[in-house]
Amino acid sequence: MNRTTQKIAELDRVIHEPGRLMIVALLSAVEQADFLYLQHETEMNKGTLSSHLSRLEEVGYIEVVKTYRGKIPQTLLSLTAEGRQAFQQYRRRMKEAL
Amino acid sequence: MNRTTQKIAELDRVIHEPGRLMIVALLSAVEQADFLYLQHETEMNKGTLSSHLSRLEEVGYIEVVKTYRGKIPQTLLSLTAEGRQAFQQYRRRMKEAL
DNA sequence: AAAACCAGTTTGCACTGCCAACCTGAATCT
DNA sequence: AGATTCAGGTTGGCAGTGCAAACTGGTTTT
Repeated sequence: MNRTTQKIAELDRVIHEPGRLMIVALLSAVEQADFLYLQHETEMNKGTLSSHLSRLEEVGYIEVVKTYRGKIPQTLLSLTAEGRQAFQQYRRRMKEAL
Repeated sequence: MNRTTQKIAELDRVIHEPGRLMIVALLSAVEQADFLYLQHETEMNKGTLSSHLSRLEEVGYIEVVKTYRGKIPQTLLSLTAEGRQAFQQYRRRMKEAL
């Protein structure tokens, strides 16, 4: 297994998935974002977005805070330190591979 | 949808799949390779490798030639012009996205 | 008060990927 | 001749993803 192949094999599959890669890339740039903003930016439907967010939370890459903007519910998402680190490692490996 | 997100959404899913990304990256560097070489380099099992190769052939990204090395069968794989172009586009987009 | 609305979640279904096991066709070993 | 080996393909079971539709809990509209 050569260097490139090795790097590809080591890519974090949770982040590699395009839907989640978009989410993580967006969150890496903004400190915090809400569900609707992510939905608008990624153009994913609610269901798909919701399940990707659950997965990212499950592995500890994002923090999910359910709150209210006035009286309507708002879900705030942010990368955890672990998520930020995982994304940076992903970027590094992918760049090295390509 | 911002630039990064847009680029990620446009990534070619056939190539994005890590197993196939390894195959395409390997083939992009060697003109031609055989099945066993790819299996050794990628550490995939025969079944998985075989099905990824079928998929790549199906979309026209690789050419598959079944021949013989002495008396034992040998399957030779090579990127088509289209496959090479698709890989370059994939690399470009991924680099721009990250 | 009933109907429509909004933010999200859950569910059901189709499709894809992964792995192990089995299958094929030809060669080699005993 | 029968059993083993080898290259590679096919199959079956299981997990992950995408989408649409139904659902939940609360709010606004009529």
